[in-house]
Amino acid sequence: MVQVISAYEKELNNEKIPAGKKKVLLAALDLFSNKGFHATTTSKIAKAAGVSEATIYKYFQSKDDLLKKLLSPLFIELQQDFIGSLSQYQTLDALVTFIVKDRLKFIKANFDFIKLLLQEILTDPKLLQYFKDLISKETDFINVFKSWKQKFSEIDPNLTPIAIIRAIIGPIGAFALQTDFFNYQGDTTSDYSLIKKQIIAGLTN
Amino acid sequence: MVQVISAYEKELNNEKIPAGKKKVLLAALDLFSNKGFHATTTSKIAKAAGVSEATIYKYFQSKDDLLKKLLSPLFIELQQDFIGSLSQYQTLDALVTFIVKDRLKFIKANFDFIKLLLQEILTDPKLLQYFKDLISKETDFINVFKSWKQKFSEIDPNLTPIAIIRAIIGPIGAFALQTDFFNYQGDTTSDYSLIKKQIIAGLTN
DNA sequence: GTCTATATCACGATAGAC
DNA sequence: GTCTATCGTGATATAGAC
Repeated sequence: MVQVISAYEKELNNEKIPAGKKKVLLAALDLFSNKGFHATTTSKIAKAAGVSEATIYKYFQSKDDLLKKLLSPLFIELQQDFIGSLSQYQTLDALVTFIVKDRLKFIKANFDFIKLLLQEILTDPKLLQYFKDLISKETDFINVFKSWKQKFSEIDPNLTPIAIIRAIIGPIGAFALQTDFFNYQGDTTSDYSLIKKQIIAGLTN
Repeated sequence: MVQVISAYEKELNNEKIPAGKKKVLLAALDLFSNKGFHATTTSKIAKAAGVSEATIYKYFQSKDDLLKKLLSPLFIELQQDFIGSLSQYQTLDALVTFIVKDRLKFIKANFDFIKLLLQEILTDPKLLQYFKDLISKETDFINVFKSWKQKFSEIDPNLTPIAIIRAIIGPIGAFALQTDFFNYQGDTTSDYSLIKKQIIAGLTN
């Protein structure tokens, strides 16, 4: 089954878009993310979607265009909600608890998108650059980190934004890899507290 | 430039293998890892290697065979040396210091191979299974972790092998991603001590 | 809004000369 | 040990009917 919990809900629930277009988007996401973009032929997409190849080209200018249209909602999703919701937490422990839970949920919900994005970013310099800009030019991040340092005295004031991002992404990413990709089923409670502990160790002095 | 520091030294320095075969292996590694396996045509490999397509098929049964022959040394390399060398460290700090330095060096030296492996593992269930077996059935790991728990009283005896691997891979992987993929140039000394601190926090009670 | 039928071309792979 | 020349297939993409 394809995961489309967050990044496509609105578009796919919009009744105005044709049934064929929806089916193509879902089939393409499944095949691109699990078999790879270049390994997936338009013929396979058509079969999986139960439509003809002509239908694909009715709604998408090319196979590349279909890929772009699939990825764009994820980029929007990556920025939204998350950063804004960080300001409400008054202790470092509560903040980290939220981040771990929220980002693991996000990764699980969008796992097919993330696999696809990962594959493409590894081989497409343009997409890599776009992604870099999204992270580094995003002054929101810098400001959020500054506010953290003021709010939570435990945080090492010498940490760079890069180091902060790394301290958070490392433990979360490794756990997500084990659970979502290698199908590891662990004891959520103790695993989460280990992840939290590791993140806080990377942030504090 | 292609990275071939460890995983291919012996084979490529062997003077008995034909010049054309060497050139094909190097060109294929570069193109497969940076453009993707399916996006790379045999024609492009031939051009990059400065040989004809027939030369490729003289030495490799198929394009898939070429990929397999490229990846196999990495699997051997992944197992060798590393585990055995872990027993000589008498403090947890010294052990973790070695692991961080050694694995980051390994990743940097084999980065093209790792990018290629990553792409293929994301889309090839057989390769994923092979990789899983390499890790889980590898009883060496379990034994090494057991010996750690006996040797270093700081280590949480309740940690599962999965949690131990995660505690180590997370911080190292995130740093490797930032440096080798996003070209981040940091202060090695303070970065390394942060990584170490985070790993030890994930291992100790 | 979706289909059948088809154009075009590049891909992986091979035969056989040198 | 390497090349030129070529084959068959299946890929993306389109025209036009319903």
